[in-house]
Amino acid sequence: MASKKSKASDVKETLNSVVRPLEEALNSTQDGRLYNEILDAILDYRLSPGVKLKEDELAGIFSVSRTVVRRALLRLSHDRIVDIQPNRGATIIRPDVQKAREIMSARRLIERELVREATIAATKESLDTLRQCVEDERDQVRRQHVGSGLRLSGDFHIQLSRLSANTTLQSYLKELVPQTSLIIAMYQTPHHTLCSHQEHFDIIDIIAAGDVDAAQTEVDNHLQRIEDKLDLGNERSPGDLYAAFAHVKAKD
Amino acid sequence: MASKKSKASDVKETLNSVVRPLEEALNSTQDGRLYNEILDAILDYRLSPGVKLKEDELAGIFSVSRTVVRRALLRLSHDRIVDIQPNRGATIIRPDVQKAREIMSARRLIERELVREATIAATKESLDTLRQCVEDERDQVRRQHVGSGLRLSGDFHIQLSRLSANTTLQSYLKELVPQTSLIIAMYQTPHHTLCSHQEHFDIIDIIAAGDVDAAQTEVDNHLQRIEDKLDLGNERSPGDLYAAFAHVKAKD
DNA sequence: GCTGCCGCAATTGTGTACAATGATGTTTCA
DNA sequence: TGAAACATCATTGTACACAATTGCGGCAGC
Repeated sequence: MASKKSKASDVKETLNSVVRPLEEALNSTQDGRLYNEILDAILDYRLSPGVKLKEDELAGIFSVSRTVVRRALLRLSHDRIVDIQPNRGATIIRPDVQKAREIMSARRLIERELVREATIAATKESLDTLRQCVEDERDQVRRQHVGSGLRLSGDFHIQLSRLSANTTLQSYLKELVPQTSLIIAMYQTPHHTLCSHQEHFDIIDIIAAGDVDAAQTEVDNHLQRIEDKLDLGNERSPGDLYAAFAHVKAKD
Repeated sequence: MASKKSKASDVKETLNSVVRPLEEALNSTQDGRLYNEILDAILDYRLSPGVKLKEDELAGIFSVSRTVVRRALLRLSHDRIVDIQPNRGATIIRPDVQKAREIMSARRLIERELVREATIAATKESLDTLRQCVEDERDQVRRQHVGSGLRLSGDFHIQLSRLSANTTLQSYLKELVPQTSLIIAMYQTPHHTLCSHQEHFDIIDIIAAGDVDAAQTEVDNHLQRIEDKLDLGNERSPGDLYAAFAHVKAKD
């Protein structure tokens, strides 16, 4: 690489070679920021199911053009996180009970396989990194950043999946995690000690022991416990208009 | 529904009326056409792995603006069917051997679950529709529309998945099917009797019998046989963009 | 009082111009 | 001759303007 270039060029090259791979495969264009920003907001419960995402508003808030907003929303819609209806805009999805079960079930299916491959591929170093991740998450919560804690909790599952080399299933999980956040937002119960950190540590230990079946079972149970804590029992009766549209503010 | 139409048209209408509502809940805007057109081209082997998809060229071929092309490409990139690199454009992915195995493996995982749910939910009517689909596919091939035959072959797996109500896994399969087409395009061997129609009929029969385990095994083996017929060692060279869309009237 | 129709406002869809970036070919100097 | 710096071109990224569509409120008719 040429070393006689101006400082500016040098910095630029450094940025390109360092930032790019990190910022990475997705899209390091401007809409990536907005995409992640919205995703984070969902993982942190700052954005709730059913919220309408108007293009102009987002463009104003983030000081970008509608073009950029549009791309971000399109990506989110493909992740099944927002629902875009032609000429009617984008809203954050409100998974019904059936859909919620379906998503949790898909998560178990996919995470089971990912944890299988992860257990086989795990090394001491990668597991230590993972432990660090859970510790960070626990500390965040103790500092009462509850929202961030949950986001990091989702991060654990993503990081865990990274132990495997299966980017296909990883990408599916990356869609399912925010969807899970929305489900939790909709159906959480008063006692919502959601992703237990202890359980995460347990999972890591079992993976470290190399027992594939036990690891799969543990993750499966872990996800099942999360689902069980939700209030998915009382489905709304099909004919009940008021229950079905409870989210609509009733007129005075 | 009009009853004077030919049998072939009837089947097509059935397909449309069943497929469309789900398919285009997504986006019935103009880019949907382009998206499907490119997808079809891939399923029909008119577009090969590695082809560069330039925005201006596509805009010219389909007589739309770059805006529309852009949206279609963005959607395709999210499906992991094209790879968009900032400022360097979109190319159709060329899955390496590892990735190919990964995709086929993911397909087995997901189709196993889908066929489980499908077997439970199947009715005589839905299975008859499915049989019709395979017959249609077989007829297409006999009329030497080899390409279309393969596309319909992919359709079978999609239609089969629709017997289940699991739209989440369905959407993943809808990404995996075109990816499989690209894999086949890259690694097919001279004797490429790919998706055997007889095997499809067999699968339907087993589902009709209601034997969940047998159905799962059958589908798994079916997919494994497809993978086994591939030569995951030799790669092919990219094809030509204009040849792929020769049927589209180019504007002067 | 309820229903359907019509016009206006709000919002999204599309096309196009221009800026920014990366690729390519050419020139110059050792 | 070779390689590096530069200029040029091709291609994509972004912004904005305008068209198309939808939803809403008021009004007339039953």
